[in-house]
Amino acid sequence: MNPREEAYKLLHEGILALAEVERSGIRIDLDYVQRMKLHLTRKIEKLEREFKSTKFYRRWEHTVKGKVNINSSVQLAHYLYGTLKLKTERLTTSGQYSTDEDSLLSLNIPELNNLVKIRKLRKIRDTYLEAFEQEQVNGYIHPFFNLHLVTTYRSSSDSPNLQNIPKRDEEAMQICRRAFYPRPGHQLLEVDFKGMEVSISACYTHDPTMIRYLRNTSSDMHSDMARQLFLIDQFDRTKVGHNILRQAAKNSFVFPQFYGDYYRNCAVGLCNWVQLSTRNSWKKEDGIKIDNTTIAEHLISKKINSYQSFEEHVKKIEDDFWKNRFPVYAQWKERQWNNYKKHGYIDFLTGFRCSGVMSKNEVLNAPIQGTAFHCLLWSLIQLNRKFHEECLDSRIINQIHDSMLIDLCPTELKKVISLVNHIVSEELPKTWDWIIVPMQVDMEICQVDESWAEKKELKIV
DNA sequence: GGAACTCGCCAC
DNA sequence: AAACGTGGCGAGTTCC
Repeated sequence: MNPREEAYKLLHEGILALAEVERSGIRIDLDYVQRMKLHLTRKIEKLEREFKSTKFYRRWEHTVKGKVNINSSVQLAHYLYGTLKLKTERLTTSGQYSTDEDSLLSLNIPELNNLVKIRKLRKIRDTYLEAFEQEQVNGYIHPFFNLHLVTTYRSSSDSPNLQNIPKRDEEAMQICRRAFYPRPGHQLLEVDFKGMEVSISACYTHDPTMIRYLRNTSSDMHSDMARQLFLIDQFDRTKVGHNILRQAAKNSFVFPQFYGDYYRNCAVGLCNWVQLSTRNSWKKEDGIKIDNTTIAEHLISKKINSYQSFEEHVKKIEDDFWKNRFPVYAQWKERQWNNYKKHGYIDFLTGFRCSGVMSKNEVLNAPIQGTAFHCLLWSLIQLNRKFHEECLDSRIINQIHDSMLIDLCPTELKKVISLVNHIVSEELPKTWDWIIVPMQVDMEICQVDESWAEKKELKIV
């Protein structure tokens, strides 16, 4: 089969499998959704009353002709930055002063805290709970999964979008995921590919250091970067403080670097993560606790005593990252970019071709992002087929780029785990010989009849 | 009254 | 020299 035929076949089989996922649907607790919506409405009204009783709000009212809409960022920007002549660092894409959460908080106006809170609650109520209620049929929602909309040949989801349900914000996560249940007597099982995009980037670039990190389970890229970024001599991932540094390195340096970000944004992100100022000078007692001291005191002892010197330090590490740690990856980036400039398209390992006007970062990210999803899609097709062949009661009910959600019949747990592991770790690399690093999954599970909010890590026995 | 836009914010 | 990739969607707003 030629590459394009193979790519087509994946989409064809993929959309048929996803149609079954759509038809299965996911069970929701409609009664809960309606009660929670009312509860949120009452909370929002209370916060609005409080806000409207402040001097800050009355001044706002007096400055405009018509009625104030406190939910309008345009009106708010006009008041804050026009009338009151305040300023923020952050600008919107069209160059206006921003009224996003960070900007509002940076103004240090206590009355605005209520506005931020109102926004969060409205988002939960109107974007999520409201959509679930609108879209449900007999207690099930049937989100669409599209394979024809994303330029990188990833998927998208709508009506409702089941690929952006809150996860990181604990309150939003609890409220939204509490709406989802397995079928009666079943469990929800979530299967995630481990570091999929990093693995796929190794397949494209063949960077030997990257490959070593992925094949050798005792090495850990994020720990190494944390050690280097924060100058820790004895790094120990099991210590709470050190693990925060690792999370910081992972989410504010390693991933952004691979997406095409640069040292300045990374330095700011790292400081936010460890609670150090990016404006004022550092004091010994600043920042998170680490090894019986603070991160500020530790860095000061290493002659990094301000944001400015930390930023220079991060710049050097960025240089080292691409020149010394991952030079082969860096060479691939240039080859890939030159190749696109020459031909006007990029080819994926999965047979897809992306053409059109693209920036450098788009050109470098598209094949990795798309191909990662194709590994998920191929696995989903196989798993769905197995569920049929073996007449299992479990079914796939959601898919989020590198993960699947399964409505699991409890007696089939062991069977499903072994099917998933076999497909992902053995059949997948056999099908695509360009997969040169191990493919693995992490799993999380909820107990019988528990909601999606209750999921816990599943330890393989 | 709908299309198209901006803004903000949720996911990977 | 420049500087974060892919989406969906609600609300507000403007334009036709």
